Amino acid sequence: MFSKSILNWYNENKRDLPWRNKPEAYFVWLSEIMLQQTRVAQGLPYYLRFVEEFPTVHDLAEASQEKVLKLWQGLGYYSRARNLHDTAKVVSVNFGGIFPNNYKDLKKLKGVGDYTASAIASIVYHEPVAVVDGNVYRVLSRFFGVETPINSTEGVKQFKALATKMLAEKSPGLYNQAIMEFGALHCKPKNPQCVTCPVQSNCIAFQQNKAGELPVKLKKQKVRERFFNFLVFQDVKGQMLLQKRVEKDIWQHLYQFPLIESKHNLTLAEIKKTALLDNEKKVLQSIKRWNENPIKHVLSHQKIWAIFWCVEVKKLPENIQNTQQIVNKQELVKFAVPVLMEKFINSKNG
DNA sequence: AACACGGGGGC
DNA sequence: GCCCCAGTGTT
Repeated sequence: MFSKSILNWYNENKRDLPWRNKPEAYFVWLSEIMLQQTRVAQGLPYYLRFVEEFPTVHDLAEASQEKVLKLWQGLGYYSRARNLHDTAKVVSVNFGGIFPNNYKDLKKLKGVGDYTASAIASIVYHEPVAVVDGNVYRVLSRFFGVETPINSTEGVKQFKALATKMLAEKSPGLYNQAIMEFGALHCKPKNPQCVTCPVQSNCIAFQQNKAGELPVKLKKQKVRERFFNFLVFQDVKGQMLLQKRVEKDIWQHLYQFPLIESKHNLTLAEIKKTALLDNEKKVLQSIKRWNENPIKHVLSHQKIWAIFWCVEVKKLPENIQNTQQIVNKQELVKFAVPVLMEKFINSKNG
């Protein structure tokens, strides 16, 4: 039978991961949030740093948002970090540090959707609820030869029902982890290991040699192109201007150098004409384009072309906006910045 | 129902 | 260059 085979496979092949040792709600929750749309290999070092820094949900709740975002820097999908922090405060203050102990109440937490609520409820509290993540979609669509697109409304319903039917009710937490681990390590998107598969004899995709065509997924979204011109101000004392991204957009609440977004990347003449204020022109010493060709930075829905302009001035403006800060060059590392910015900063220092 | 939201890695 | 990753929230 399927569930039993998957559980046996898991026993022999599972990775040794820190949150699996002794399932506790705080650690399982933390790991599940971090692993949303994120590979274990990428999330693991972040998990270890968070646990080290915030051993309990109270420690996380009491930290500043700045610190949480700084530790999250580079992991992407930053709303996860903000929701994580909000939820930590709710659990710490309103619930006395105790997480809800069932699917229905877990799902009410910010950043906890169907998948994460199912994962915590089953792994920590042994509630028989099935997880459906990218791995489960792949394993089940292949095993049963289901061609319904996994990102259609019908597909979401169908696969949740199928996953629920296959759930090993006596050990839902172990089974959920087992089918995900099996999908991640064995029934992989590319080059699945069908030859050594424990359930190959009942797998439709294997029988019909179509594992490569499953799961079916609806189209791909279009990517928007954007053109960023960063102004890297620096005065004679090595002080720089930094501003927080507050608008509802990518990288919300992260820091950046003052940015001019335009329909195309600006030329030096255009920068001088439109980007610099009169009082900035008066104290301007030099302005140099740092990268000859725009840097391409690709996000899931956007392609960004970035140019960094190094602007040396005698002094920084004194009346700055409340989203801006004047910082020393050495202090830059304290701020959470997009990876695009981090790469620029590192190359300047190294 | 469709879209926005990051960054890294495999092939 | 394209696809995928222990998905969620908003419109």
